This record gives sequence, structure tokens and C-alpha cells, in this order.
Amino acid sequence: MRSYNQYCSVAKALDVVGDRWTLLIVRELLARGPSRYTDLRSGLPGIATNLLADRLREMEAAGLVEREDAPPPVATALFRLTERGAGLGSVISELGRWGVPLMSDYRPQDAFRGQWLRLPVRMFLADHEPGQPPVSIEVRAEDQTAVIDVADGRVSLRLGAAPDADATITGPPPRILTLFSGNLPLAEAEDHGIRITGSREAVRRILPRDSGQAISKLP
Amino acid sequence: MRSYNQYCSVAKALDVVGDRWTLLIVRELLARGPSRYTDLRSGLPGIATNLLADRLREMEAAGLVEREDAPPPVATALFRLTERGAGLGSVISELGRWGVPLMSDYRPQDAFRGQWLRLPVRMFLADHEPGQPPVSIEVRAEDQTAVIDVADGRVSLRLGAAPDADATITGPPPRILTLFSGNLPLAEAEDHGIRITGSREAVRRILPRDSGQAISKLP
DNA sequence: CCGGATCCGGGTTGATACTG
DNA sequence: CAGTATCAACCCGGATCCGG
Repeated sequence: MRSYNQYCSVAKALDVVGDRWTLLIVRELLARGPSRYTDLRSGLPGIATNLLADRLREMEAAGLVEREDAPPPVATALFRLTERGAGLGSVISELGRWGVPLMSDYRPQDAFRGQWLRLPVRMFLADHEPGQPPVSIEVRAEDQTAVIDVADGRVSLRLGAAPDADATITGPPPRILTLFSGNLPLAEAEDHGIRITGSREAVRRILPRDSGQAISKLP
Repeated sequence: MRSYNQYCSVAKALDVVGDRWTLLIVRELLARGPSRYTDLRSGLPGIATNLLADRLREMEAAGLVEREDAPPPVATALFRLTERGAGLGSVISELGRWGVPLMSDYRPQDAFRGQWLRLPVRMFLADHEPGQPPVSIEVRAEDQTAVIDVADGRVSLRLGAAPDADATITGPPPRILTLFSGNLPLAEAEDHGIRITGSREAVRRILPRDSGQAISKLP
């Protein structure tokens, strides 16, 4: 990217991360952890393969990303954030928070990935009964499956299935987001395309208690 | 900007503010308040005039900016942030904080504007003696002049001169930044191109007490 | 299948000139 | 002062190809 040539820390930061796709690559590495090239590509639907390669090189040169050659047997490289790169987490968080109201428009061409739930989970959900034993909740949105683990008073999300989950939540991504943000009472969820099986108590345990104003009301 | 077409609030946010120059226009409106077109242009050195006009139109359409026609006497239009646009303040702050270490490279072609000190002032300076009477400190960096007002335990910056200031700080922008960030002890400042006149007590009152690790050490 | 490199068309940006 | 017009240069997106 061309430099803005301004002696201002915001401009200097944008000189480094202002290129198209750069911050989304950081988002992906934050959400997935160290990733292979191909996994990054699938987590960044729409990116041209040459652009991903270009950006990763630039980000490596800028000290945001490290390329780690895996040991001989696998022979596949991993990309991971450096500490400096991970320092962009707060920027991503604030951008994501600001963008929440925009989630009310879900267009057919919008892609969705399970790991993109990690930020909303951290932002909206909490364990309201930390004393209780751990539970796990499977989330199925579109064709993506992820698992919310609740333990030690903390809520976290991982990719993959959990056949023995205490509950499952199934529905289109925007409905699930609305549910998580506190704008869709659990009681009304089933009327809006959400299906819940198993322990509703487990779900109630982590949903926001007060309705957030985050996402616009349902139509 | 082309949409990323991803159902993720970070991607949606970047769909709106990810274009080149857009966040810097927000920075400028945050730092200066409602501004005329020409003032924006001078606060965004390097921007092409057609791009500024384009961006302002897009930002108006996106609800970030309002165009206010001033009352008859002046007959000049002002651009101001909407509440939604001002909500980007935390994004700008985090970007600016992340960019602080990059301020160690000051290149000859880097432009500088007095209002760009507003973020560093808010980030680094504080009134350590809130009980004392108000003071004002004039800052001269490059050809820019600004005034730091200290009153009611708060520190703020405004553009313009203060002939009756209690103290003045003069020096190149990077040295002043280093001083503000706590990485240049006041005692050594004069050896590094900083000139201070008037009450050093007034200056000491607002400088950080502990040396921050923000900006890299001096060469 | 993984991890890119190369090529090309089109859209965006940048610089400058010009205008009400 | 507040933009519009024009055009060249650059960047991005999409497709294709290539070596392990």
C-alpha cells in the first residue's frame, strides 16, 4: 500500500494494515489460531489466491505473521500471528463491535464460517451460573458446526461437532446472532427459525439476561 | 468499495470504512470537529480532491457524516460526524495506540498537523496536580502551533496560539511525541532538540511519571 | 490435494487542470 | 471556497497453470 506520508499514528497503522484483506487475515488468524494456507483461503471466501499469497508476504515483512515450516512428516507450512500481530486484537474487536448493527442485513451471497462466531460469543455470552458443572452446546448454522464449551465460569467456542452435547441450537446465522445478542427471547426463538434440542437450561445459562440494543429488531 | 460478502461484523464494518482515506477522514473530523471542505483537505495532505468529495458523499450515504449548510452570513457548508460516525472513535483510538511504535520512523516526506496531537495528548498526558490553578502550554512543532489547556484535572488541546501561555515547548514532532509518551525525560529534552521556555513546573505537571514503552528509544 | 505463480481485464486511486 | 473533469498508473479479482 502506498504510504499516507502523515506523521500520525493512525495513518502509520493504516500504512501497515489498511490494505484490502489484511485485517480480515488477522481476524482469521485470531479466530482459528495458526493455520495452513488452504484453511486461511477457505476462511476468507472471495479472496484471490495471489492476493492471499501477496498479503502473507507483506505481513511477514511487517512482522505481523510468522511462517512456520512444520516438521518433515507433514511438510506443510503454518502461518501464525506474532505478538505484534496479535496486538491488533483490540482493533478487530472494536471494528466488530461497531459493525454489529450492520448484521441486520443478511444477503444471500453472504458467506458464513463457524469460527466467525468466536467474536460474538466473547462479546455477548457469559456463564451466569459459574458454580454449575460444565456443559457443551452444539451450534449448527448453515452448513457450519461449532461447539460452545461452558466451564470454570468461562464460555469458549471451538470448531467441530459434539455428538454428546447437552444441547444443540440450529438455525440460520442471522437468527443465531440475534439470539446471542439478546434481541431474540429464547421463548420466541422457535417461531423464528431456531430449533433447540436437549437442555434449554444449558442455553439459558449463557444467553444475555438483558436485551441488548445491538442488532436491529426482527422484521 | 466492493463488499467482502461475508456475514461477519468485522467484514461488514470494513465494507463501510475499509476504503482508503475513509478512516482518516473520520480521524480528522474527530480531531477538528465540524469542518469545512478546505480545512478537511488541508488536514489530509496527499488526498486528491475528487477522492475527498467522493468519500464524503459515500460517508454521507452510509450515515457517518452530515452536511450542514451554515446560516446565511457565512454560506459555507460544514461536515460533521453523526453519532454513528463518532462511534468509530474507539476504532481510531485502538488503531492509533497500535501505531504508536511506528512513530519512531519519521521520514522527511511525512506531513504533520497540530490537531494530530489530540490523540497522543489524550492517551499520554494527565493532570497530576488537579488541585492547582489552570495553566496553558503552547506547543510548536514544525510550523504548527497548538495549546494544551490544563484545568479541572483535565488536559485538552486546541489549535491556535496562546501569547500568554505559562510555558512553551518547541521542537520537531517526533521529539515532542517521545517527550509526551514518557520516553524522553524532561531533563534530557534540551539535548534532543526540544526547547522549553517558561514554567517547567507546568510541563512536569502533565508529563507521564513512569516511562512508557510506547515509542522506541532514541538513537 | 497443497501452495502458490502468472496473466489479463476492469475498477480504483492519484495528479493535475479547470470551473462556478 | 468547493468542488468537477480528465487521464494515467496502479491494484484487485478471476481464471489458468504448475511443481511438489
